[in-house]
Amino acid sequence: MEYVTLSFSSEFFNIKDTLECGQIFRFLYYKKGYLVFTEDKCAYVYTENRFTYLTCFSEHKEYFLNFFDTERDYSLIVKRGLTLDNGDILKKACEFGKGIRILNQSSAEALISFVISQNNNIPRIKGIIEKICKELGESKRFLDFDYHTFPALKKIKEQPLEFFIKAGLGYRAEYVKNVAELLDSDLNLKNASSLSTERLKEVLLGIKGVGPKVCDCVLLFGFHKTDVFPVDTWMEKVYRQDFNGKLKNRKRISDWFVSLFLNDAGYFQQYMFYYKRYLNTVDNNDKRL
DNA sequence: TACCAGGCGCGCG
DNA sequence: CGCGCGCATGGT
Repeated sequence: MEYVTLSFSSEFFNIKDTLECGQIFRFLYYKKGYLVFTEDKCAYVYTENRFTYLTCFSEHKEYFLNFFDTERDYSLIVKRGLTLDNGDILKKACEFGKGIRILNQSSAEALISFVISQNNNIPRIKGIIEKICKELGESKRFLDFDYHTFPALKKIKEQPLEFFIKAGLGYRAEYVKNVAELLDSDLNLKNASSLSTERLKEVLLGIKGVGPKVCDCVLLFGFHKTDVFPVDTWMEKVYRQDFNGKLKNRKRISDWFVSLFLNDAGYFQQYMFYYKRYLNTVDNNDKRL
């Protein structure tokens, strides 16, 4: 198979920002940048000297052009964030995270990944997903690297509950098994992207293990619905500390942000989530000095 | 040891 | 409807 390498301006496509902002769990450092895994595919991406370079199998070129949302003009989104008058944090977050692109991930993979993410931390989420891929996925080679694909839904759903427990899923084990069963039967999400945000919400919230936050993440990362605003513990901090908010209920906090940012809500949420966590790691490093 | 992590289901009022 | 609680697991 042949490889192709594409290049983009890195101003609004920085691979570190795009991968480490929390929207995807399957990637690792490799040489000058990262290997990115999605479904059964892989790409090598690095950012250097104002450009981002993307290498993939030539037959996957269109797939990754869409995956990295390359056709969208992110300068307009960032500009809107910079001109909105909502205090400091949004502007700083836009400036800090303007290299982020919201990926067009597989909705099934996003759903399973974010069910795993609930009440969990990112390094552990990555570890669990990696383990599931290693044990159930197909072994493939990309450049000089051997990796495992995201498993077929059929393969996931036929595992006994014990498998998911051993993977470290704890009480989420039955949720994941149930979701795989749903996805591989009546609930076909592949033809669901045409549905409205509202309609998709009803479908997703009907699944056991999917609440408002997981639902919003799947809508944003798996369906590119941007009129949503996932609120987790970090965004709750942003709401209280940076917007001086008084609401307690996360669903209402989310609604409040959506009514404020409308169709940019999803993008701005990612910018602020990434920025807030960055500030936190800086603080923790200071404490250790 | 208690608390936290990209929360959610359930039972109660 | 809203609220409080328990929940598996591993790291600080």
